Amino acid sequence: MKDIARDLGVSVITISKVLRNHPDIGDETRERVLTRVKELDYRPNFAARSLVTGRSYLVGLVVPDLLHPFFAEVAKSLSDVLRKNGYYLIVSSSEEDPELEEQEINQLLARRLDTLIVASCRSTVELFFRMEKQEMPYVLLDRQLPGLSANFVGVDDEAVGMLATRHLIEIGCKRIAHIRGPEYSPALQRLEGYKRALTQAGMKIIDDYIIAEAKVDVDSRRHGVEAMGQLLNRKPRPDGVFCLNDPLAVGAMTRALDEGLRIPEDLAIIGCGNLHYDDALRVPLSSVDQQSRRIGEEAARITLRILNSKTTCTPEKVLLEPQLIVRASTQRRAAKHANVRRRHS
Amino acid sequence: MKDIARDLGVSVITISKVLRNHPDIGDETRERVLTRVKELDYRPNFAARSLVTGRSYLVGLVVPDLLHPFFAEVAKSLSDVLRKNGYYLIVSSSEEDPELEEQEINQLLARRLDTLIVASCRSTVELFFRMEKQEMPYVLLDRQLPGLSANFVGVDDEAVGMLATRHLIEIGCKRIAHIRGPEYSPALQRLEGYKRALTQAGMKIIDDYIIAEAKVDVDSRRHGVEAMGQLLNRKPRPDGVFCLNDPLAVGAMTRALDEGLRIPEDLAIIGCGNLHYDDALRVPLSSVDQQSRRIGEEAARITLRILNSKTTCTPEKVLLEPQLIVRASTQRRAAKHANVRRRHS
DNA sequence: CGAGGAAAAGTAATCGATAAAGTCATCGCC
DNA sequence: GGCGATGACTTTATCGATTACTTTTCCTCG
Repeated sequence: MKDIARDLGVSVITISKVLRNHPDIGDETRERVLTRVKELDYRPNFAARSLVTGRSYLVGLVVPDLLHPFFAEVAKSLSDVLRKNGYYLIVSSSEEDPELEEQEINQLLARRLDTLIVASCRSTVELFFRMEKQEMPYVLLDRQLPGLSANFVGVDDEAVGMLATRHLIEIGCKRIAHIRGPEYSPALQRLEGYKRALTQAGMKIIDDYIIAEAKVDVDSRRHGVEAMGQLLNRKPRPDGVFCLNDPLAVGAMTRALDEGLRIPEDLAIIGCGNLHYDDALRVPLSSVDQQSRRIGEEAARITLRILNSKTTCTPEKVLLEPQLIVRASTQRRAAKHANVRRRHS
Repeated sequence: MKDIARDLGVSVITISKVLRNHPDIGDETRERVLTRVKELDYRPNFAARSLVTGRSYLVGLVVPDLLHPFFAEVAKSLSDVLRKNGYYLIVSSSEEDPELEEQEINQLLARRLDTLIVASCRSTVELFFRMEKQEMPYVLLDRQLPGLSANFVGVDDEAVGMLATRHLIEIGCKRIAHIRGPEYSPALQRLEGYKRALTQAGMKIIDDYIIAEAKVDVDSRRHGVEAMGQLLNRKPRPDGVFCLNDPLAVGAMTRALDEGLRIPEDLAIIGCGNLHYDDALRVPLSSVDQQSRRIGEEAARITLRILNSKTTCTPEKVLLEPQLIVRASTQRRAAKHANVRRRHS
């Protein structure tokens, strides 16, 4: 920058202004500067700029597992939108381990990112209070935390549970099981939806039909296999299963098929996530779509809103509507529910 | 930092030294500093540090598509290793568009990343020459560029082609087709391997059986469907297909099944990538494993080597050995080839 | 007893930009 | 013709650390 200034006989600040499109500069000078910048293939130093402006143009993303298609999809749409606005994404996975998640967040905080976007697997809010004290803006993804009024983007999880369970009821399932996850909001609310749908239909909630898995985002297929193993021992055997997410459902399906059951005739299975390979599976998997892409886009929108407003804005909660996607794994007879759609992913 | 120094009656430089474990500082002072740092939950400003040291502790990753399980897996293992060494990953996807890729790389260059890791979809080397001129170290992933002696990590693609094609020959296929990709190294070399295997077995190479797809990493399933559509019109119809990658293979499989063909009886299909869902598909998919995780790990290793050595090091090329994974989509009779393994992903 | 040397802390300069305020023409307008 | 407004740049100070030297202290040893 100094060099350019010297070459052109102007001050560095002039260059700086040209590069930031500051109106102060005359057209002729501007041209000359830009030409020289091109010639030298010069780019301003972000670290220096960041030091003085206090902004890094970096957004952090912490998710349990980048390999999980749901998070990969969120990451992708998030990154697309942010990039168009000059922001980049730093990613980090917590492996669904609260300890590791805390470490990662601490590391990222040290880098003075402009915002942090987190799909947290923690159940305590202490960490987030600290972030608020530091005035580090953040957005929660997919999982809410009790007692925290923060920015949040996710799907209406109770509706997910209801949609899936009602669908199973409508196709004639009498003994509906649920493979649930740990103590975080999506798992709890989907469970709630499951129970509510059963109750509304006048069916009993049977604890034996609810299997809890501790980890559902890493190694999910294996957990699904395991959970289904337990369900198959129940007497009488369930004839429909709503799984917290699709990878679990895939595992469950594998196990059931291996045991010689027919899907959906003997056992209907539905998951959640509507992953891109759902329709290419051994039995194409019915699922509740949770709008992964929209989640990423909305999170990006909120992030940009925060970053563009000078003042701290009031937290925003975005709840997206889930959508039932029926495929072979629950196709016993025509489903009657209104909110149904077929889809090739 | 100033505050801490004032509070403790020492100079800022002392604090700085403590935080970097400089040996200059006495134990007692060190303790006092560390205590105060904990109390205030203080973290040094990366931008400032980066400005003076010239290092950002950031590594850039540019891939065609984060949603593609191969790249997601590479990104994950890469990020895991780097993170343990204090580096973070900035990700960006090029959508398999050379223009966009160039823009992205330019953006990332401006940020003075410590290294750039690129799975390039470009066919020209000009961009990389520029990077060399700027002394920006970089590592190529998966795709090599002609005339560029750069760091590279990938699988032996000719071996991939040979392995897959030989396998099809061994299970008795007589008319073996190939769905190939655009003009970049993995596609070309796999094609080469395919041809070589055919020739070695005394079989003719039939151009009609080679279908080229322009894009193979975004929207691959759709392209697979399309390509298989063309193959099914060939007379006589092929009885075995080697697809450049697994998503293409999934698309191809879908199309073939939709046309009422039996897999593998009427048509055997093999892909490449050994994606995590391969064994849960309508017909579990045979594939050539390209060691995604190892690719990420090796790339990370090279990156760290570059970053830890003061001098510029000589470029390193890592070629990993592919491995044949046989599943139902090619299971006509026992395969006889040595390098075979069954695997649950 | 004083030179020499290690240990512990401090000084000054610098990294590459930006923000805010200051300078100096030029110009229009009553 | 003088005054304020506007346009086009420049000056000065600062962001928060680090590096390369100094300085001070104190201890050892010939």
